Amino acid sequence: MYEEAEIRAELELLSKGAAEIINVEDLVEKLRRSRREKRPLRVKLGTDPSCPDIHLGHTVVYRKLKQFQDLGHEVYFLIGDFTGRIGDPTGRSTTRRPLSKEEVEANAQTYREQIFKILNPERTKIVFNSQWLAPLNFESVLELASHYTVARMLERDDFARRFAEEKPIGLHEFFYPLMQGYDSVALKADVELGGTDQKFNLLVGRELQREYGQEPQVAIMMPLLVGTDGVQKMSKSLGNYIGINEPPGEMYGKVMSIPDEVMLHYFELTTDLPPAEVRQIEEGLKGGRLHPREVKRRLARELVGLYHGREAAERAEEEFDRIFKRRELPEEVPEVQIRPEEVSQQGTMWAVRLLARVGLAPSHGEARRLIEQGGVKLDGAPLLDPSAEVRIEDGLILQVGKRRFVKVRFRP
RNA sequence: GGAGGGGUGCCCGAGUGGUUAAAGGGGGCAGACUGUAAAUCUGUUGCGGAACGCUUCGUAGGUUCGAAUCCUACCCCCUCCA
Repeated sequence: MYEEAEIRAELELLSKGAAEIINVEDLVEKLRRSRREKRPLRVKLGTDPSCPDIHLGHTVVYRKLKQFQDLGHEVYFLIGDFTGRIGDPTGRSTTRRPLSKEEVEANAQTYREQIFKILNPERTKIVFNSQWLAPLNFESVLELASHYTVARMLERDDFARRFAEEKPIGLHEFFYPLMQGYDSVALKADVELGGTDQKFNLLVGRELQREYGQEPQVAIMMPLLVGTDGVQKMSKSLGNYIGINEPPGEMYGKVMSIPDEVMLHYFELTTDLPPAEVRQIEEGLKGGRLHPREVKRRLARELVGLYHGREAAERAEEEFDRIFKRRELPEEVPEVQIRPEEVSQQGTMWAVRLLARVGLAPSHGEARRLIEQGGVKLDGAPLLDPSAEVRIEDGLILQVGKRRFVKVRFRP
């Protein structure tokens, strides 16, 4: 009975934040058995080998993996090098250039460096699916394909839609779910994690394991995190992501830029805050007891703290306040050296050229525009005349917008 | 194998001989306001020291006073029938 209570607690932890678990009874059974036989569960997560920049969206699933590890289970972090070698399943993303062995290895290294900010290295095995997919011969492939039907493939949402719209579906695309499912067979996975968009693929894994005489894995789907735009899912290609390797200040600022409405999702999916506390914040916001800005500051602090440490988080906050609340200079301003021969005999430089020269504008046209729109300040004073000649002095501060600064270095 | 549709600025997308550096939207940037790099509103968004000029509408030629728009060839993408 005591054991059952513990399992209940484990289940509660593992279900936290999950969008769906298929199915809960299987998970309970596996947890129970793992305990009795003192055998850790094999928890699988598959990932794309081409884009190793980890952002907060990825961490939603990684944090869940970490919870499994904390309960003593083993994580199989699968890098889909074989899948990636062939191409992209759902992609308009044009034909992808196959990655070389070296590139895959380099990306894997990058993954290692990043995921171990979250995962426990001792309970993580990094595996590559080319290991078992590459040696399959045509016969085995046909065998694999025979375990699934076209009708069932067409159940997949995007296949169904494309079929209905008479959009092309490459035959090989049918193999992606099969390959991913076969990964589960090869790994004898007990549990597979993924975003809600992975539901179909995770279920194919269950099916194939059954066909190959294994106990089907439990599929745990985590919600997709929306990006900083507050609308679309976080992804690198949409440019709405917050990378976990980004400098503290950048990370803090990006978090502050998410729309207020999605703050709670971030708390729930990307931090360690217990659900009760998240609820408390939610009610505080509703009742007007908590100011949205303060809540978001806390979120930014939490996240920067998670990846850079408490101290860095506090510094990032101070810096943010300095620049955006008090409109002061940042602690460190990038410096650009100007050579004496670049200035006129009067020791001046055309403002437009100066901006382009120090990298605050990509072209003279852009520089001119920024000045005309009142976006440029020299030592804190607005510069409105695009034809102005600026006296170049060592230590001169140029500012564009609220957050871009350059200090001029000049020794005549 | 046959028939047809299409390639336009960062992205989507309108434009079928001149007032088109190219509508509209998205995104980006800047300003105002503020409660934050939220929200909202406004402006701006090829390059050049710039009331002028240059480059851009898949590529290369051609017609024309004038081409994103017409012609020729080529490249690429897509759909349907088989």
